[in-house]
Amino acid sequence: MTLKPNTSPGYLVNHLARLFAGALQARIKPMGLSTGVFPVMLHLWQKDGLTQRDLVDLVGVEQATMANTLARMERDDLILRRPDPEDGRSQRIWLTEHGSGLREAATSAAKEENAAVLASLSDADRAQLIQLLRKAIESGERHRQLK
Amino acid sequence: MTLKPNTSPGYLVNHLARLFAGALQARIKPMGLSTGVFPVMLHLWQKDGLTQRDLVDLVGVEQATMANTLARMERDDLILRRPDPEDGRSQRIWLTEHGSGLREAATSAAKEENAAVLASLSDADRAQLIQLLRKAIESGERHRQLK
DNA sequence: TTTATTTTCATAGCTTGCTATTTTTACTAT
DNA sequence: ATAGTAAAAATAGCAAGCTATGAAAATAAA
Repeated sequence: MTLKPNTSPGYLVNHLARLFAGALQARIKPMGLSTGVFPVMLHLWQKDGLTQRDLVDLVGVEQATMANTLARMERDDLILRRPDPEDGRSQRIWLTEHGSGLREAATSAAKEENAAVLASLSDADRAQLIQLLRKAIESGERHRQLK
Repeated sequence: MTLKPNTSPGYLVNHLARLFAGALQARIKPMGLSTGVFPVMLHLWQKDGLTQRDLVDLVGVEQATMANTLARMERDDLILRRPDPEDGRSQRIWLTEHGSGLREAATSAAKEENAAVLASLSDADRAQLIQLLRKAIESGERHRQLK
């Protein structure tokens, strides 16, 4: 059997991810946020003063990716990095006033946009999709670990 | 209600897409292929001599993305671009011997890897996931169109 | 205590995606 | 025939991901 792009889960997931990213970007760019930054902000809005290491574990990207993302965030006045008094290697990440203030607008925009992308799915389908994505991630993560 | 990363479909899809990409990359890199190149090769293995425009429509990335991807593919001896005799603006994309020869190994590696990522899902779940991803893409595509 | 290892972060260099702009050619209308 | 528009591709510049490598600080072992 031939490998058809539109039946390959990898291909489909990539396509959908770009749709979500595009939709989110359109909504949050006007407020100075972007897709890579967004998940970091979500965690910092819940609790800041975390180390870069903490954020790497929470967000699930590579350490180098996070370092670059944080550098851009600092440049754009979303966060500031202050040395950890306990550990000379670490820096603690704090939201700026400005970054902190974006919470309401940004999260509701994201919720709206997420909903809009999946608008023509039934509630049941949407719930099922989320469930299956979680299972798939768990499966893929397991596979990744023991490679 | 707060927006939790691990219940947000956008977040989950992005995470899963990175898992698929990482797994695929690991398998096809030794043969000189990469994730961005792969979908283009899939279409060219079916039929080459297409224009860049054709590939943009088939693969679903932006024209500029495709132009860059094709430039890398030419550099890496996967394809060559020859002027269209009919239309002075277009170039036709042809597989090289080398690119053409990778078909078997690459497609079976991709199929295996796709399967491995979703290994711990039941057959039913896997089928359902693909079905829902298709629906979601259709929904997202519709939303994108009329923005 | 000194040496070796581990941990944290930064940096270099690449790919893959995007938007916006430019260049060239073809098509359409006047 | 000439001007204006549309279409194909290239290029510039950025974001966000990756691997690999390096530097500094902390911890463990000798």
